[in-house]
Amino acid sequence: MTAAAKPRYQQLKDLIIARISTGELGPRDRVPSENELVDLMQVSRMTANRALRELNDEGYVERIAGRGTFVADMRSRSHVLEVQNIADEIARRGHAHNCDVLRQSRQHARGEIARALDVEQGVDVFHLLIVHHENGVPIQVEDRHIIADFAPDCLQQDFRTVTPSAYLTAIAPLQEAEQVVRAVQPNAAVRKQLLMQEGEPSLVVLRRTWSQGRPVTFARLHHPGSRYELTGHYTPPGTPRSPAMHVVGLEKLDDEQ
Amino acid sequence: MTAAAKPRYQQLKDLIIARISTGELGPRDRVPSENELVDLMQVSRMTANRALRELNDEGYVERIAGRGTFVADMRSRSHVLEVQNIADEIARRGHAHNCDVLRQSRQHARGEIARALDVEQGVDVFHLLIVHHENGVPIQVEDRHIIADFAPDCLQQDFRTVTPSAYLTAIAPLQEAEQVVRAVQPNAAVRKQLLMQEGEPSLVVLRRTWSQGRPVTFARLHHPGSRYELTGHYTPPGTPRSPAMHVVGLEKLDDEQ
DNA sequence: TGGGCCAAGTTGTATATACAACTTTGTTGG
DNA sequence: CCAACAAAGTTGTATATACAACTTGGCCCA
Repeated sequence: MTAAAKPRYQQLKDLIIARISTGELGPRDRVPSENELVDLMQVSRMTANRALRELNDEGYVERIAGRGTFVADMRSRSHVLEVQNIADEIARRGHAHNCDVLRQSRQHARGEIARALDVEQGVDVFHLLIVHHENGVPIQVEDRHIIADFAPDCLQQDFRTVTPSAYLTAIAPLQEAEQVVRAVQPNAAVRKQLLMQEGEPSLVVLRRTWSQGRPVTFARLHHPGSRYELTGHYTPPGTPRSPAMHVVGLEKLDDEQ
Repeated sequence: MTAAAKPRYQQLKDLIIARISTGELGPRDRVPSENELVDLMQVSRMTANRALRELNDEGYVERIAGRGTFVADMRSRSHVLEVQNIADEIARRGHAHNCDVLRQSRQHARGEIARALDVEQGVDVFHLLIVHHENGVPIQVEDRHIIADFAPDCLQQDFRTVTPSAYLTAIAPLQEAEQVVRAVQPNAAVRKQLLMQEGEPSLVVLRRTWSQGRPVTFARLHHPGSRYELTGHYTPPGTPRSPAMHVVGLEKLDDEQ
């Protein structure tokens, strides 16, 4: 048995997760208290406490001081998508990444850029316009504005070797981020840069990033709908193991009946 | 000072997070060991251990037994999008949700449906086709297949009152999920159901959900690109507080120059 | 009858202690 | 000279104990 090697708090967690997964314990049902686990499972209270506390942190249960521990309501547990740095994503596929820097200039923030970055009109920002390629095929147009104060050496950077995303996380650790994903009709400029067909939709990611409590950068990432997709894989925290799982390949998205 | 009320392990965490946020501690730098924190901060080793362990769980630091604790490399920290149940999402906006059930039937899995659900051709599945409305406006076409064994009473359900997503999480707790988001040209049937204009793109979410180690359901969720977007908000774990933050409104996505 | 108080149970935190497993460094012995 | 061992430092786990804060229920007394 390999289970003997597992620490006791993990054994307790696995036991309770199993009782939740099989339905033996349903939402809002009471989970054994720390002292009950001490008696039932022959562990110290601190060990039982760690097991229940981590299950709470991971969203499996809810703990209320004075009342007890209860199975959490999973109905609102949301599904998650991860949006990676484009260069890392391409590298992870084993493909070659390169890019063209179309613009790298200092500007004054106006209109929606100023609003998105929460600064007054006219504040200095850097403007980057970069086309990213995967194996030579254009796959992303990155249209990014950066508060100038945060990145004084922005104009000296060579963004063909270090992506703006990597550059920014290096100089200003990410604290908070906000994203929006949309499907849109690209305009002529974007369509031309991405070599898109007439009528082909574009997948757009808008992203604002905060550092030290203030917005630092606002990016618009355009992708060709026929050559790019966002993928996400969700496993409950605490058991980030994922069995071998082949990605579903959908030749036909839509059913015609 | 409200800080005095904070537990000591949290004070330790805040201290170290602050040193990371300000750049005083950079990636791969060494963080004080548990025993050093015991001496410096006048806490017990268990308290220092809890602080560092939680920082490790939350991705701030990496701990190596025998070596020490080091600031984590945040470069690969991915941005996250959350995809919610459509009914909850509409309710959260304070709008009214209702839906039409166009199809609720038993079928035999074929082709890509059988592959997506990892079952053999001909296995019994339920097929649901539902149009969701927000304040009377169609916003999602849900095309879902469910392994029949997992939901024997599927045909008796009234999905106008309980969405399939809520129904499924009630009978089979979610263990794992896989998602893909694409921008596509909708076919005629979807475009008609969603009252979309000619040429308007569609945002499609494909989702497979596992329960008890096996795929349970495969859903294709079509949305009108002009009326729907996915939003995500990321804050580091452990500090899920988010300041008041207005959503960026983008009238014009694209710059023409 | 009703209000208040107290006891029991629960979670939350903090400490002291102990041992195991691992890594690095240095030393010692062949 | 080098291999093996020893020592020190680190994280990982487990226990026993203690006190604080909170909730619930019952009991007592006015």
